Amino acid sequence: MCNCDFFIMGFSMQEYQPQTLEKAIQQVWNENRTFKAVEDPDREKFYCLSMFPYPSGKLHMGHVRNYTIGDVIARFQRMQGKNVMQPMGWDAFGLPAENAAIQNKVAPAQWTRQNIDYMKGQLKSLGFAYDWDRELATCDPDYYKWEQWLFTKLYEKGLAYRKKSVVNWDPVDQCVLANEQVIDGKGWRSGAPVQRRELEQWFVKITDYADQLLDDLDKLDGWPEQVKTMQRNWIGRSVGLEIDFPLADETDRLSVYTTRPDTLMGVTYVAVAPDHPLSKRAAENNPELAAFIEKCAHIATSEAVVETLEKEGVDTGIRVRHPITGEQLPVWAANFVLMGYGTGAVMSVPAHDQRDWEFAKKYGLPIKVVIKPVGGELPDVSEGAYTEKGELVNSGEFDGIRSEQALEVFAKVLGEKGLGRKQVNYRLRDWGVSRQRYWGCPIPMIYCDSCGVVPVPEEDLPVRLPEDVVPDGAGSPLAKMPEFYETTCPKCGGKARRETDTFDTFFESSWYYARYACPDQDKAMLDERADYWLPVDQYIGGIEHAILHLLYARFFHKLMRDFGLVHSDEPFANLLTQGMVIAETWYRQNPDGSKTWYNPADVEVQRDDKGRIVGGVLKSDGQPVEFGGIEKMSKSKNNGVDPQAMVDKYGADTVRLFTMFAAPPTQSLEWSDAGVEGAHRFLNRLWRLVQRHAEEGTAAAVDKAALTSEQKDLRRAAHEMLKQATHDIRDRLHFNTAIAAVMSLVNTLSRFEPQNDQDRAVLQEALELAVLVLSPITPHIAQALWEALGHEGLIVDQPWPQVDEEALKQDAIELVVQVNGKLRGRIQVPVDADKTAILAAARAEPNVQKFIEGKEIVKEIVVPGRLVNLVVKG
RNA sequence: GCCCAGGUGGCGAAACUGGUAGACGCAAGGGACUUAAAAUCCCUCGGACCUUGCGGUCCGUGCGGGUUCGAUUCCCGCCCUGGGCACCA
Repeated sequence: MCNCDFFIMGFSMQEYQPQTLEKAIQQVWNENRTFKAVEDPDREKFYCLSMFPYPSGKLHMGHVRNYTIGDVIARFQRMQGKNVMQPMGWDAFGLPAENAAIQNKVAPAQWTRQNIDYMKGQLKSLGFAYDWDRELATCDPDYYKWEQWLFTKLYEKGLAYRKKSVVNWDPVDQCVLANEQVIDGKGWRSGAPVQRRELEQWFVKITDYADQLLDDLDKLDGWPEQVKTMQRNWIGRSVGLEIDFPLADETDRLSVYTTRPDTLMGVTYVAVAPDHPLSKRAAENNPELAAFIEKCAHIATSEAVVETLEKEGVDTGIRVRHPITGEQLPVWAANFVLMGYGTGAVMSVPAHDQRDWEFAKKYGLPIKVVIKPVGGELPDVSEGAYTEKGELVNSGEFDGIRSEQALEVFAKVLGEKGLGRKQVNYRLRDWGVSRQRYWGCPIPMIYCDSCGVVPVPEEDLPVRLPEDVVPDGAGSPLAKMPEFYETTCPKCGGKARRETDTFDTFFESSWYYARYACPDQDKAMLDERADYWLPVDQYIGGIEHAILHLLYARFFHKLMRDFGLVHSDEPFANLLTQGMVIAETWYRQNPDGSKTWYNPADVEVQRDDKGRIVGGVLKSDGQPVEFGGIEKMSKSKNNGVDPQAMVDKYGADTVRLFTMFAAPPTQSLEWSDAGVEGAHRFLNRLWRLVQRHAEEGTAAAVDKAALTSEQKDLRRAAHEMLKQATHDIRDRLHFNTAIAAVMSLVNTLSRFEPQNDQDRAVLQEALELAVLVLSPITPHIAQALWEALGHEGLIVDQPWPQVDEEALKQDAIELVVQVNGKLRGRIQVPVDADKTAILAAARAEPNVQKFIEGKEIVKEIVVPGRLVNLVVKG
C-alpha cells in the first residue's frame, strides 16, 4: 500500500513534535487520496456532513468544534467498515462580503475567494478527513445555475409567485436593511429611523408542504426531540374557526381566525393591523389614527421587536356586528396585529386572553367572562385573564357547552348564516426569497412589457452575477447596471428587463448536501450518485439552525423529490446540534459609558486561594480590567480564541482532543487555555508511555490461558475502557466520556511495570486499544504510535477493535448496602451469589448492623450487581 | 412577548433505564527530583463535625413542594442563564 513507515524512523525515540508529525502524516493522506469517496453499491455507505462555513475570513472555534465532531464520527464509521463520504464546501454568498467591500473597497468575489483559500488551508492543517474532490462554493455559476433552473420549474408549477411584502427601509442609504442591521429602530450605518416599505417580492409556497413538513418529523427518529418540537411549533398547524364580522354599514365584512371559538361570545372589540385597508381608509378623516399609523410605519419588521412593544392602539371609529348577537363592536387599530399574518385582524376576548386583557384595561374596553371551570364558579378576571378551557357561561343558548365542543357548534351555527367556517391554519408563512442585494444568486426572471413575467429559459442559464463590482452600500448595484438588467424577452424578442434581486442565501444552503454527491455533473442538478449517498447519515451543525436552515433544506428536498431528482422524503437521517463555544470576557468602562473589550489572551487573570476569578490586569499595561462573564465567542465582545494560534502552538491533535473532551457535543463548550495544556500533557504522557514500551521491542500476543490476577485486572481495565468508549462514541456521541475512559486506562498503564513477556504482551494489547480508540479523535499521533507499536500501514484502515467478553469476567463484585436509602456499608460477594446470601452478607456488615439493630426490617430490596436496600421501622 | 434548551465542587464536567453524587480533566495546596527553574512524578482536594487511627455522622445537584424503599434523574410551581423568532449565517 503506502510506504508509511518512513517517517516513524525519524520520529521514534524522540519527543512528541506535533507540528512536523502532523504535516508528514497529512501529506501521506494527501498522496494516497486516503479520504476519496467512491460509490460502491456493495458496501454500506455512510454520508457524514458538517454544515459548511460562511467564508468570513478565518476559522473560529465554533467551526473547529463542528468539524472535529464530524471528523470523529466519519473516522469512527470508516473503522466500522462503512464506505464513508465526508465533503466540505463554502456557503459563499452573503451580507458580510458586501460589508467588507464597503469597508475595504474590495469586490465581494475577490474577498470571498481569498477567504476560501485561507480557510481551506486551515481546515487541512486540522487534519479533517475530507474528500476535497467534492468541494463546492455556492458563488460558483456551475453551482447556482441549478437552483436558478429549479426556481424556473417552481414558477412553471405555480410554486413560486410574486406578492407585496414589508421590508425595513433605510431612507438615507436608500437600501433595505436586514433585521440585524436595525438597532433600536434605526439603520446601523445612517442612524436614521427605519421605514416600513412594501416591495413586490418573490415567494416560494412552503405552506403547500406544511402538512408534509409536519408529519414527516415523526419519521426523523435520529433527530433531537427538541428540534422537532421547535419545528412543529414553528409550522404551528391549528384547526380553528374563520369568523366574519359584518361591518355595521353592511359594506363589507372583516374576517378573523381564532383557535378559541369557545370564547366567541366574549368578544368585546376587534383589532386590525395599523396598515389594514380598513384602518387606512378610516384614517383619511381621523388625524389621531393617521398619526398612529405613521408612528407604526417606523417599527422594525422583526417579530421579536413587534412582540415586545408596549401594546398601543387607536379606535378607528368603524363598527362591526357580532356574527351571533348582532351587537355593535368597535374596531381598533393595534400595533401588535401584523398585516402579513393571517387576515391582519383578530377578535379580542379580554376575559380569556392576557394580551387582550391588558389592552382592554389600558383603553377601558369591556371585559366579558364567558368561560368558567367545568362545574365551577365564575373566574375572577380582575387581576388577569382566565385562559384555561372549561364550559361556556353568559353565552345565552350556548351555556354549558364545553370548550372542546365549541368549534363544531359555532362552525354549524355560523355556517348556516354564511359568517364562519372551520379552517386549518398555519403559523408558517410562505418563504420570501427576494433580497435587494448584490452578492447573491440572481433570480432568473425577466419582465417584458408585452409578455409579463418570463422565466429565463434553461439554455440561457446560468444568469451570471457580474463579479467585478464593489458595492457602496447605497441601494442594489445590479439595479444600477444596465449591462446586467437590459435584456430581450425570451418569448417575443422585444426589449425587457431582468430581475435585479438575488436569492436569500438560505436558497443555496438548502440543497448543497445533495450536490456533494455529484458536484461535477454539468448536465443536470443531480444524478444517480445522489441516490447512492442520500440521505445524509449524520448531519452536524449549530443549534441556531434548528428552525430556518433545517426547515428550508427539508422543504427543498421534498421539492427535488417531486421533480424526480431525489427519491427519499427527508435529507438528514440523523442530526446532531452542537452547542456554542464560549469564553471569558474582559472590559474597561470608557468615560462615555461605552465599553472596550479585551481579548482573554491579553489578560492576566487574578484568582483567590480557592481559584475563583477575582479580577484581571491587561498584560500590556498592568492596569486592571473588569470580568464580564463567560459568553459566546464573538467579535463584539472580543473574546474569540484564534484556532490557528492554538494549532501552531500545540498541534491539531491537542486542539481536537480538548474540544472533544471539555464537554459533550450538544452542550456549550467553555474555552480554557489551561484545559488545552492539560490535553497536550495527556498526549505527551501517552507518547512517552508507548515509546518506553516500544524501546524494548514489540511484544508477542497475549496467552489468555496463563494470566495472573494482576494481568487479568489489566486486561479487564483495557476491555472495559473499550466497551465504554465504543458505547459512548457509537450510541451516544459523547466523546468526552470516551476520552475520560482512555485517560483512566492510561493512568493505570503508567503505574504498571512489566516484569516478563506476558506482562509486556498485556501492556501492548492495552496500548493498542488506547491508540485505536483515540485514533478518530487524534488521528496524527495515533498513526505515529500505531507504527511505534510495530504496525505498518494506516491506522485509519484498521477495523474498530472487538471487546473480549472473556476479559470482562470477574469472580467477586462489590455491592453497596443502604438502610432506608442511606449508604451504610459495602460488601464483597461472589458474582453468582443468590439473593439469600447477599442479604445475609448485607445484614452482617458491621456498620449496617448499627442501623438495623433492634429494628424491624419491613422490606429488603436487592438490585442485582448494584445494591441492597434494607427498609427498617422503629 | 412567544417557542426550545440548560442550571451539579473553586472551574469544565461524570452519574447511560429511578439505585454508591462528583469518574476524567483544570485550578489550588503539599512533597520528590534539580545548584536553580521548567518539565516530570507522588499525595490532598464539596462543606461541617466526630475519631489516635481505621473509619464514621450530618448537610449538599438553582429555589419551593410532591411521588418513591430510594430522586441530579419523574411530576407541579417559581427564579436565573442561553438559543431562535422568518433579511446574520
